[in-house]
Amino acid sequence: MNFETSLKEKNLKVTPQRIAILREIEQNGHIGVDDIYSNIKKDYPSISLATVYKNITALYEANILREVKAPAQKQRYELSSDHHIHVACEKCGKLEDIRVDVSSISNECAKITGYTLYDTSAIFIGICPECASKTHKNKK
Amino acid sequence: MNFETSLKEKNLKVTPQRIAILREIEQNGHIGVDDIYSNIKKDYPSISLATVYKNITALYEANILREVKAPAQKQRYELSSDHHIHVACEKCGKLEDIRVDVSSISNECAKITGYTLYDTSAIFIGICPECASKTHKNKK
DNA sequence: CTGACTGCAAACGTTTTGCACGGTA
DNA sequence: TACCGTGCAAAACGTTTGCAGTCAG
Repeated sequence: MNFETSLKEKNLKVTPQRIAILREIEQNGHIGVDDIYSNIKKDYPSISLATVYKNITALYEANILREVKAPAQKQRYELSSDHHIHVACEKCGKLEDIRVDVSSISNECAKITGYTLYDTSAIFIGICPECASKTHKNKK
Repeated sequence: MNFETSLKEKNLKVTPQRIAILREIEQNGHIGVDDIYSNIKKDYPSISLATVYKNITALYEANILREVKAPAQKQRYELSSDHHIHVACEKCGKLEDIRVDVSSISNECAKITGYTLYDTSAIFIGICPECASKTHKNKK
């Protein structure tokens, strides 16, 4: 995928910082602002946190990024081109992508509510297999 | 539903502030902290914002409340006894409850990932009928 | 009576803003 | 060259914390 093209399409200038941010998000999937910042800082020591924030806002408004809000976790971001839903482990905080079709439910909701729905933020919360095997639940 | 009972079950003391918070959330459904605070302040001018925060945290940890995180909106809370998913209007920020069955997808995700899933945070994003009729969309 | 809860104020971390400089188109 | 984007520092914001006093059990 070509970031430069999508930036230009939205009349956003192509700067090394933006490319770095997008590449970071592309590689890590759902990632928080501070992680983006500290990861990029390795290659780009001069980048400022304010720039990361400003760009994330800009990219979000340009619909290049989307927010991922999981309960009990701070905000993360992912490429909006990458459609999927999530499962979150409540124990370890891990977040995983799953590609399942939610259009049937989406259509049902649209029918019920009259809304025009074009996006989905779905997160299933539970315990991942690793945490489940570690936690030997004795209580009923 | 009796709030006192559920509080006592979790070894939380029954205080007028907690009852007020719970009643507020019960009435308004998904509501943000400041709205809870300012609404309660009408009847309880002495309540402090810190108390609201502390109680929301306590109630959340006691599983009496759940978080609702919609993209581009601040955190809200609702009673966790009240299971449903949401549709959000991106134009006016309205959030509505819908009661549809997501267990098929949940089960599918559980099968794929191996997770034990016990909760769902699903929000469909779109445009509500009112905003749609205001915005005369010419584009297909 | 005792520990839990409240309210206040101060502290904290995160996000936003203003401004001068620098880089893209 | 014109303007958008960057980086810095300060400000704003939401949330958390410490503490002394109060109240529920």
